[in-house]
Amino acid sequence: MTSMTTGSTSRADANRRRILDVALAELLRDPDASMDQIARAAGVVRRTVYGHFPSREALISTLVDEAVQALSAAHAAGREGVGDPAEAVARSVLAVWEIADRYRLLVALAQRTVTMQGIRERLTPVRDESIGLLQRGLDENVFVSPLPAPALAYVHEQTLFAVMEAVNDGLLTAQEAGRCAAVTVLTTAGVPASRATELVAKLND
Amino acid sequence: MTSMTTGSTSRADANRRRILDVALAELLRDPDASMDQIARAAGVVRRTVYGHFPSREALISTLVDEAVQALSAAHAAGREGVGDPAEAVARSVLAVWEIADRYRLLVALAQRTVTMQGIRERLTPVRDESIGLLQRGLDENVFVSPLPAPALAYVHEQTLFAVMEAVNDGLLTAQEAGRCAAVTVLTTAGVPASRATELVAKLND
DNA sequence: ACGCCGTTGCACAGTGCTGTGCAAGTCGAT
DNA sequence: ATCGACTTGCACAGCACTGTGCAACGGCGT
Repeated sequence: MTSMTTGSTSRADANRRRILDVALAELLRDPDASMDQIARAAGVVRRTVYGHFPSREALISTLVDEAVQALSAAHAAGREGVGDPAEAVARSVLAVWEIADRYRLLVALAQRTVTMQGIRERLTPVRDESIGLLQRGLDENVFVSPLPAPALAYVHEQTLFAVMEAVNDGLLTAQEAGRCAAVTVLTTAGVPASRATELVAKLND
Repeated sequence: MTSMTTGSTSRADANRRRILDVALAELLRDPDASMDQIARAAGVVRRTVYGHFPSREALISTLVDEAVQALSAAHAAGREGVGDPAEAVARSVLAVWEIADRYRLLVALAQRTVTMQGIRERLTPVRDESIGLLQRGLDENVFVSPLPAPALAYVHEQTLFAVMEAVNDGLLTAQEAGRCAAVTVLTTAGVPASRATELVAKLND
């Protein structure tokens, strides 16, 4: 019975976990990373990875599932019972920022391989909620933009990606990046810069 | 002597041109497109492509050179002798929009393969001018952003990409897309939505 | 000490791509 | 009609990667 508690999981199961973590980092660097690259990065032989995941696609699929779930949770947590669309957007951005790497993986993988476009499908629920939020803001004139809500969602998505890249290049510290991203997203949606700054500052104390 | 005028060029040289054009479109769809895919799309056998370009990398390099040159020209043409940073940015965006496909190829290729990161180097001159322009706008308080100028440049870049995607998905007509992109970029830089709309409308009559 | 389970190392078939060589074809120009 | 160039079709070697099979090895619990 002891075999099922800590013993059996610590040896192999933790190994599986590490493979997943390393695979995330490696695929982030190069979405076409081979199984061998991933295995070596995890301090393991290629054959071992196939011991945990039947195929490359299965590994990635597991990773995608985890990422979608995390993103969905973060995105939803941001806007629970919040009336003001601007505040809801700001909260969502700050929440999503916490799991930036997972989010980034999805973006990196989704804009590739035709087989992997199932990612877009799995993301549509959360994307739809995002669009709805933006639409509400546009209707209430809290947001102003020549773009329709779905297009504005694309811009927001890419904006986050751009700010992440800026952090990567040392133009920004990870600390301030979240706030900056939130302010920039709001500004892009037509919220006056002063009000955006003020709102985000209030949320982040 | 007639052999050097229209005769010799029209047969093979125009073929080379077509290969380049098709390769642009094909690599846009899939940055990892094989030589065979490109060749077939150009109505030609793979071997023929190797008759014009010694290697895959040489083909892409040629394509990148053309794209960089076109982008650089468009970007420079936008802001010749313009004092107001906002107007200069608006003009640049509208100008770059005309060669959106080439620009897009660069972005698609640059965020891949380590070998191809030479693209970023080749783009630094134009990027630097862009950053300088944004910096000037921030200094004169025409632009407002929590982001430093280089990071803001990233956001602008990605914003264009997002709007292109929106056009791709039929959310926007190609007609209005240029104006929308310009307005959105200005808005992201902290220019009030009303002023941005007005300014772009003035430029686009 | 024994057995189990995960791990390792190796070997293998299959696939898809690159780059090259060569013989035969095609089309325009002279 | 013939020359020259571009093109085609095919064949080939090389490489990198995916999955799979199998024998041997390792530790950890019993």
